[in-house]
Amino acid sequence: MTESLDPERMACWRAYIEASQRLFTQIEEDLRADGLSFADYHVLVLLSEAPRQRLRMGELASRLVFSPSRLTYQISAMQRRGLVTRQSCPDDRRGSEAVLTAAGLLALRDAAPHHLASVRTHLMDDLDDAEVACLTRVFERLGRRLHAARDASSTPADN
Amino acid sequence: MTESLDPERMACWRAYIEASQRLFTQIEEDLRADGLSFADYHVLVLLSEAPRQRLRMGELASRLVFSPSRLTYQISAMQRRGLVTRQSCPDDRRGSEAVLTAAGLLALRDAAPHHLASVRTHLMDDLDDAEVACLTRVFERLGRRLHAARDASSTPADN
DNA sequence: TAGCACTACTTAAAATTTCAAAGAAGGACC
DNA sequence: GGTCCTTCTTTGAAATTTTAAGTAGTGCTA
Repeated sequence: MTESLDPERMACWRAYIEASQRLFTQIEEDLRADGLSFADYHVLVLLSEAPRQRLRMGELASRLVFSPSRLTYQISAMQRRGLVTRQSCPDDRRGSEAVLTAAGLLALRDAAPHHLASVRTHLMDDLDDAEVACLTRVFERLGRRLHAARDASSTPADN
Repeated sequence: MTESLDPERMACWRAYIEASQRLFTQIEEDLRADGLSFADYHVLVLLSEAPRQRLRMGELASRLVFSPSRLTYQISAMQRRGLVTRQSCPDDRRGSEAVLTAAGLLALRDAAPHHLASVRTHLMDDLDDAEVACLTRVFERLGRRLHAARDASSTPADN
């Protein structure tokens, strides 16, 4: 396999993939104790922070990095459990918005301390400030770039 | 939401989650051009590096961070496509091993350059050496710790 | 060497995710 | 106002993943 990645970067990539996989698995498992998946939790957080505690489906999908149909399913499931409600959008009748319910907010408030503790113990407590700064810089830059690239590719052409 | 995570670490966590999600999505999408999922590719890599190009199901599952039944499905699917073969283990008849086929090796050789280029362009080309070193250190440590924690929790008790 | 607890893996059914079409509005143009 | 193209979201079927049992085989203990 001709190495198109130098050994340092290859090791970096592998460590990142494996550790991230383990971390996500662990965080999900901890969250399950509060009856939520990570996706559930993430939806609740985003809605709780949004003005009027509601977001358009498209906006939510984009922030969660979910496909539209995955989000439809996700929100339907949360709706069945009473965590969110769906309302059709007043100004654009094609659209609909997910709205946080009181029960949803409650569920978030219940789970948040455990979840944040889980993030601390599994990841953050082991990082010093310099490492936190490095990760933040790297991943914010990466996220911005990938987000921009996706927008560009959905736009007609750049010839 | 009482912040059990200071703002810097919260921002770090969010950036990490979102960028990682976008990155995995992108890498998967690129790999699909060669007819492989990331899981397929990862299996092929691990088998190609193993002695006699074969690994026990359990070992493979542990390295991929897959549940046993997910791996059973994954290997069955790859077997249907001729990328791997399954052989029952000579020394422990409960076990079976996944074995790389010639076609599997070919598929890996075909896909590898594209995949590695994809990792470079989406991630590595944007990182300087210090950042690579930092990520490697952080994620190797994290991976080791989470792996050890999992082993410990599957072991009876520690009283 | 029978009994029992445990390990490795598979299977079956349910839940989730993807993929490929829808449907239902908006908006531009004539 | 009637086409045509695009966007926002949902649907339905297929593929994948999880969850809960099941099947064998191992190996300790008595």
